[in-house]
Amino acid sequence: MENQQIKQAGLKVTLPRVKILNVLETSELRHLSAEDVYKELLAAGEEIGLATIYRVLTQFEGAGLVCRHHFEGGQSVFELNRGAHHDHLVCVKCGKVVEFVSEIIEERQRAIAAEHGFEIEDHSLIIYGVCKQCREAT
Amino acid sequence: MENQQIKQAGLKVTLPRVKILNVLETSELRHLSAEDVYKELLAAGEEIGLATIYRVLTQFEGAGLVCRHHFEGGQSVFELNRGAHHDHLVCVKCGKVVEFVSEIIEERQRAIAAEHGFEIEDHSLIIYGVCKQCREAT
DNA sequence: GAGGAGAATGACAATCTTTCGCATCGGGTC
DNA sequence: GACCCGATGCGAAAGATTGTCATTCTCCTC
Repeated sequence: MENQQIKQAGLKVTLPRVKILNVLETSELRHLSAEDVYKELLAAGEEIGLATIYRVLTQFEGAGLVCRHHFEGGQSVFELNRGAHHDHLVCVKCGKVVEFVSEIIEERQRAIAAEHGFEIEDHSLIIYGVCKQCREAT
Repeated sequence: MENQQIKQAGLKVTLPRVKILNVLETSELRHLSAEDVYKELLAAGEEIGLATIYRVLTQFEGAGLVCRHHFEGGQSVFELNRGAHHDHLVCVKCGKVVEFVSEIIEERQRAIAAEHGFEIEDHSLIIYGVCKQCREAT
């Protein structure tokens, strides 16, 4: 139930928050921009303001419910935080996103940060390329 | 000489292009936003339009003279392409940027892309953290 | 279950970054 | 030195995001 997650995150349970979390949980796309969430809700006949989406997503991010990524293209995209950190492969033709994890890379990152005296807060690894389908479609 | 580089990149040698390239080469910061370049030129008493900076930087990027990065904070930053690819460590407190290269990570990325059928076009690895000075300043 | 304090929302305006349109200007060529 | 076409500068425009503020909703209290 969405209500529990929102409450546990220390946020008041309100209708917009529940709706937004619901979209994130049920949408086919795992990576949605604020605009995407807005459109899905409008399409579902819900009344909501775009500003609210931005505010709620930012709160969700602060509460650790979602992760924000800066893919190319100017918009931020949000994804439900399912616990497991991962990085992204993005197809520059069709926008498809593939998630992956590499413990080797994670480990090297920690070592590099340590070498330079940094305490890691976060990191972002995005590989841009062309997926198989798009290459074959040429 | 800047003129040579611009010419070799297949671009007409114009005053604004030379000035912008000069800023990129001589600024203490290696990573500048369009706005940063604009301010440096204004401070130097040069007349230039912000739109031109954006246009020229985009052309430079296309010509391979500069690289564009999307650090957090909404703005793109540009850096002179000195030939060697590298990734970035960014301090979230003071904005300091450290460059690094890890052949192990590069190799893993290629392997991961191949596993998923992607042909890499580009990639972006940014580690956000707090640098030593900022931690000690607390 | 009703009432009330304070936070959350929605509509709209404002901001910020980046791009566009168009008249003018400049660079390279003859 | 004149000419052509691309390059520039300006202001306006676009797109994403945030701020303002009156109204509405949640949750707590009784």
